[in-house]
Amino acid sequence: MPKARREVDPEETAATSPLLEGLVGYRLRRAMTRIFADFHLTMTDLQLRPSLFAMLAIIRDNPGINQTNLGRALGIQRANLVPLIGELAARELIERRTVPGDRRAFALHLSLDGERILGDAARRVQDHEKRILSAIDLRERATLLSLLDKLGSA
Amino acid sequence: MPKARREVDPEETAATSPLLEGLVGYRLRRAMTRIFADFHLTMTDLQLRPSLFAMLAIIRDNPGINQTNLGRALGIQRANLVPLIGELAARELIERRTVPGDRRAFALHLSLDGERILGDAARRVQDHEKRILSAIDLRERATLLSLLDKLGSA
DNA sequence: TATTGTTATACTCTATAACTATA
DNA sequence: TATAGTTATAGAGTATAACAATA
Repeated sequence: MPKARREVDPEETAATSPLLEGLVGYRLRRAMTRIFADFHLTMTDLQLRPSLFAMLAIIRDNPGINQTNLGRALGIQRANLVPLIGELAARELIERRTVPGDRRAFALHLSLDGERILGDAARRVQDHEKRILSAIDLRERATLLSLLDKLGSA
Repeated sequence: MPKARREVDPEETAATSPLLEGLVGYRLRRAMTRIFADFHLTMTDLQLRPSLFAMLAIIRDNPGINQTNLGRALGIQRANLVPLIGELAARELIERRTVPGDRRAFALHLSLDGERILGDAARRVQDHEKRILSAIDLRERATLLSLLDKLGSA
């Protein structure tokens, strides 16, 4: 039988602020911090940060996309995408193919390794989502997604 | 009368990925990006980033708190808090008072300027929240907050 | 021994301006 | 002129290790 312990310890209870706790933005940020921490643990083996994972997903589902449109899809600026693309290419998860009609652009494609890694990552992400959504049922999940899409859409 | 324009342009329609769009984490991150962009515009005048605003709020509502507990409340590590505290102190928005019983710690308090700035910021943040929540009614807002708190709480 | 604040360091993400080579 | 990719740079957030002063 575990020793009874105080539920509230004045030193352990984290300080709060009514002002902050009333803000959707603040509560959203805290939820995201928890989720990203779990995502990070989930992907440590594969060495895939959120942006790298998202890039692979967009490229797989839009084969031949160029860097400008990939950045546009993810809200990452062209300039900031360059080292990320370089990282994925150096790991041979993607290929930069030349475009016949336009010698400025690259057509991005997953390599076979990229397909495999993304498949593995997708399975892990499903587990991760199941974990973070374990306190929520399917109908609530749908409600949450719909509310999230409405946020900041004015 | 404005010239008719295409609703959908194959070059302008951002690429998507069914895999990504199905993930709560991804949709959450996108919502947060929109919200923080508006927050940033809201606070540009006051030169208050989200962390600085949150620090002022916690200090106001927990006068005398020390840096370790402030960091704990916000999920910011002691080491990373140091320059932020320094910034607020340099702007004379907070005071670091010595603690009678403990010569290692500082008791943090808002200055009069800090109180004023935080009051101004709080009003702006309420407007900001009204803006980002404009597509959502009060009952939905409550639902959203409750769902957010359940996320990652397994 | 443990804790508070601190320094130093490194990595990631983000924002901006400017360049090159093509179109 | 405009666009695709690139380079360079700076700001901001985050993580870790180690230190001095104090408890």
